Amino acid sequence: MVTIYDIAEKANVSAMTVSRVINNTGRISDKTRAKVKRVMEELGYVPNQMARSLVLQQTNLLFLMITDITNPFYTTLARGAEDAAKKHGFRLLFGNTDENLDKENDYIDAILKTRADGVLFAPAGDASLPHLEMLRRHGVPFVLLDREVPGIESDVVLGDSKEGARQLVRQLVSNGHRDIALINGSRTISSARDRLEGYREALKLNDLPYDEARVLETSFGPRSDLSEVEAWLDRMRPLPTAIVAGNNVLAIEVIRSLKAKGLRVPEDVSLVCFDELASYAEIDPFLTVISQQAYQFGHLGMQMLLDRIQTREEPGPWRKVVLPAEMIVRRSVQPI
Amino acid sequence: MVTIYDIAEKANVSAMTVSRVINNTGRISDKTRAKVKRVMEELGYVPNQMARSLVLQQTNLLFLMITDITNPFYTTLARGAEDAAKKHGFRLLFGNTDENLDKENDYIDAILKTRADGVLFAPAGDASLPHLEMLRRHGVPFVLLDREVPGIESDVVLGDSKEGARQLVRQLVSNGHRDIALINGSRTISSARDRLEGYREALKLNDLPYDEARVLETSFGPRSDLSEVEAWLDRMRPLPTAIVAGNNVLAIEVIRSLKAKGLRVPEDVSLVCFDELASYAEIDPFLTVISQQAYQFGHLGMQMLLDRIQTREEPGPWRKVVLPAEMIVRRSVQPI
DNA sequence: CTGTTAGCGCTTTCAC
DNA sequence: GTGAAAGCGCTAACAG
Repeated sequence: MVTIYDIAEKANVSAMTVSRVINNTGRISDKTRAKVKRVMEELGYVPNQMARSLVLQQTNLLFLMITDITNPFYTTLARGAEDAAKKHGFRLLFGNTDENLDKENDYIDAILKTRADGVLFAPAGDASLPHLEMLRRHGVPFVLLDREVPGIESDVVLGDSKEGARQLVRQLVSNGHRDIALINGSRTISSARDRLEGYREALKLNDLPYDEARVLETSFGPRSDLSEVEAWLDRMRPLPTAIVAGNNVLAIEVIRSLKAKGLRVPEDVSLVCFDELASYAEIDPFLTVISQQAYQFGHLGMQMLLDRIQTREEPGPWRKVVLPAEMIVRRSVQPI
Repeated sequence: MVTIYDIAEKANVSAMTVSRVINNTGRISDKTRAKVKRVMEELGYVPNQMARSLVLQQTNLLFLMITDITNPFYTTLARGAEDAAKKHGFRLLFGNTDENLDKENDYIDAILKTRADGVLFAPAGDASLPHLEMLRRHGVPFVLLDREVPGIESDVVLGDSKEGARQLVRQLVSNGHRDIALINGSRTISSARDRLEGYREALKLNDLPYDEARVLETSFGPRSDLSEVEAWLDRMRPLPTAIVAGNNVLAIEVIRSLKAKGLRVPEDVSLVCFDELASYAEIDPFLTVISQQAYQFGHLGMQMLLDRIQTREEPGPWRKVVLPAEMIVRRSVQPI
């Protein structure tokens, strides 16, 4: 491997001078600079990031933890985070937890060992608390994405889940629906809680009864087996006229489960959900959704994280950003 | 930061003993081991990966370069790669090039600086050659995914693109189609070339003429503006009765473009494509596809890479794996 | 079984 | 402008 010493020797200068040329620090005569640069070219020198990190005590490495790498919401978010990180010269490592605490734990371990400069963190749920405490204890800055975790304060970027749920229900009600079911993520996840609460509030406002049997609490992530969803649909007699899905994955699985029974959206059941399905959204059945600004989640969150890292010495107060919910009306709701 | 010296001091042993406990090397009495472990717990010690990497001359870091992070083919592939990497105790960094050579170049730079132990590489195209030569020159092992690059030999995992294209055309022909168009990625990409070739061969076998005007060569990646696709569709008079799409993204965009003109799949135009659309495939219009084993691409490719890394001293011959193409017939083809 | 020494590639500090 | 020395946290090699 080519090191600064190889360069130094060949250019008849000290290693220190080479280091200065690389980092553009200190005063160096144009002549030496040119000579050193030429030798670096010749030898194909590439700085060793590890060695730099070791002495600088910072890695230039950031970490993004998401819960479902196949979900367009998170991949779009990832793109936003990556763009922001790159603009500031940071590299970005991805971790995919599949909503699984054990995997999350493994990543926390890796992050600590790697000495990442900061973490952009979509936690698996409330039980992620010890992981966050671990980061805090080791002085690793983090920004929470999409989900809060009770018991720890931090910067966080959220969507307006409660208002989103209200809007979705309102949209259904204004189309004449009065029997509206909800399929949602686990209530150990703050966004799922907020969506449930928004749903209940909206029902109440419209004098509609809340019926536990019409709410299925399951995982936000994709499942290989749809039987849980199908069983839930079977249990409901009569079938609700409309369903709210807590995210895009659940919406897709409801469509598939209905289809397995020969039922269609929106002809037989209306369906609305949180999160876009990327370009697929424009294909049938053309879902009405609460569109969250996925790219902004990542981009803004990353900026907040970088801000935190750069002002480490004089930290400001925790910041909580709530991105507004925007409803996009398509044609998955049938007026009745 | 807690270092092995802090542990050593508090446990009344040398740093070397601590190192041995951490790495489970050498002979250590159970008593000292227990004592050291206890102190590590107490102090919340986490090994510094950078320092280890520096001395060991290996980072335990692998890199996966993909061209479209929002494409289910690549995210599924990523999951396969990650699973394999993790099983062997390697960490995995992702890079997303958006089919863009400049971004790819930036990543190559980062990889070299990071001293990644190896790269799993879906190249943007033939012009990625200098990037691969760069890796080769610096002794970084890599395995190519999904696309070959003329001018350099290496391990590679491919899909059987030519056969896949033949099958898709055959399927259309057997449903009575004789006017079959193709929308494809750039011919600077080996898989696009193979698909074009398979398409031409299949036409010939069925005594159908090849018409350049019925082939659109564009990017495999998503575009913000569909006008190019729409213009192509407009130019074709009469409209073909069926279209083969070179990948899932293109298929979606054809559907959207047709829809903008009030045309539907399969009623007005039949459509088949390469790659699954994840769960979306089961939603209308239920595409008939050549399903590539995305997970296997990543998983197998990663195993080959790890193999290469571990047998660095006595390298075997380059290996080329071609994963078979499997057609999944759904209902996006209308018999005529 | 355990410790000492040297060095991985780089930058900071201080000297000239 | 440039260089020498020390050290970031860790482990390989050797010594005892």
